[in-house]
Amino acid sequence: MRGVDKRRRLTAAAAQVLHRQGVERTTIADIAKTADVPVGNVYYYFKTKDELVQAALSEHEGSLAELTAELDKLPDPLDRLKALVEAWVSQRDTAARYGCPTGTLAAELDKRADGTLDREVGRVIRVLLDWAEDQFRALGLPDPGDLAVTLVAGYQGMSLLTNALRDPDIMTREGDRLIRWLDTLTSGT
Amino acid sequence: MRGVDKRRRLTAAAAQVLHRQGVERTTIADIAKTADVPVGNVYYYFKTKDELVQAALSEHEGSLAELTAELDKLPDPLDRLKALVEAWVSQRDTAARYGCPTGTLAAELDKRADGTLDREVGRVIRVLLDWAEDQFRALGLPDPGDLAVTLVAGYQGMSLLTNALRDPDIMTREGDRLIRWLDTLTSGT
DNA sequence: GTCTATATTTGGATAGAC
DNA sequence: GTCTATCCAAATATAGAC
Repeated sequence: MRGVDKRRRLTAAAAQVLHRQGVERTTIADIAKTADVPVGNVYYYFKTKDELVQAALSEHEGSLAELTAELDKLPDPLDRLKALVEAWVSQRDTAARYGCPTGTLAAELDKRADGTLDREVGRVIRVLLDWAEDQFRALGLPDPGDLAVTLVAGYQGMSLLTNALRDPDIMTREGDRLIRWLDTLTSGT
Repeated sequence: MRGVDKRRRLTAAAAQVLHRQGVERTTIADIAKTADVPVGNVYYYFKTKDELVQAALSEHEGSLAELTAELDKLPDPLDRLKALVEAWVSQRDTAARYGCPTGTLAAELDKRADGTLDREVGRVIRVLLDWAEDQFRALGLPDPGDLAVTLVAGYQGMSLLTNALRDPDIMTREGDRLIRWLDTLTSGT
């Protein structure tokens, strides 16, 4: 089953290279080279470039599922949310260089006239929003959906500024602010 | 002076089309067509595509300068900041379709290995941050720089989610939240 | 399943007539 | 200053040998 192995390598390479270079500036050859697969052979596994983008998106969705599964082991929903923020902040150097993998992909795909892939990326973002909403609801807070949007928007905003200004410290400071915000929400005053 | 006119039309067209389609998916022909200028003639005014991107960026910077100049007419810095948020929210339909002009441009340009244009876009974002910082400082608040980052990150975050989910209502709700946040900052408790 | 060679298209950029 | 025709490079995708 060497084929399965190559498919996985191509998927992993696509996720990494597309994040770093963006969709439009990445060539099939770039991905093939990173995966150490000859260019022509790529088409045996993925018929078009868009299928590689789709595979990369699924890879990011998988990482997100892994992360939330890990967080779900924590008993307290508030701790889960705080740990999520900490996980984001721990990625600050990558964010400073390349931004949030899903966020930058969404921004790029949303520019397309063809609305197939950008509906997909919207769905992945919704998975994160839904998970966060569940935590806020478990805490008994009002408007858990709005709170989830505020949290994720906070993350996307700090990622973009961190990236645009190439300054990981923004991520640290804004992460601290989000943690404090989560505390005030639940301090019941 | 027909030349000046064409240059301006090309600049305006570049700003609009690059915002809608993104840099990489926009061809010189797209911009030329929108500006109603023959393709070959474009190169008389702009030697490369990157010069057109630079021109579009300057156009956005000009719009920002116009907006802040207008806001500066308001006597109270808090009113200025609130009016800024309201100006953002009023653009919610455009944001839902194409995102924030400067933010999406920054995300795209930051993917480049060549760091010329992405330093430029960072500078434009800094202009906005500096203006906001001035307002927070005028209000006598501590850490005005951090507050400016939080405000602009809030804008970029809500723009990205609004765009990715194609939902202008997110912009309305998050805008309201930013206004309430500005109020709590200054309510002096 | 793998890989090389190549067909095809697109788009940035230029030459040169007017 | 204006515009057409075209060059050329890059990149997606395919053909077909192994």
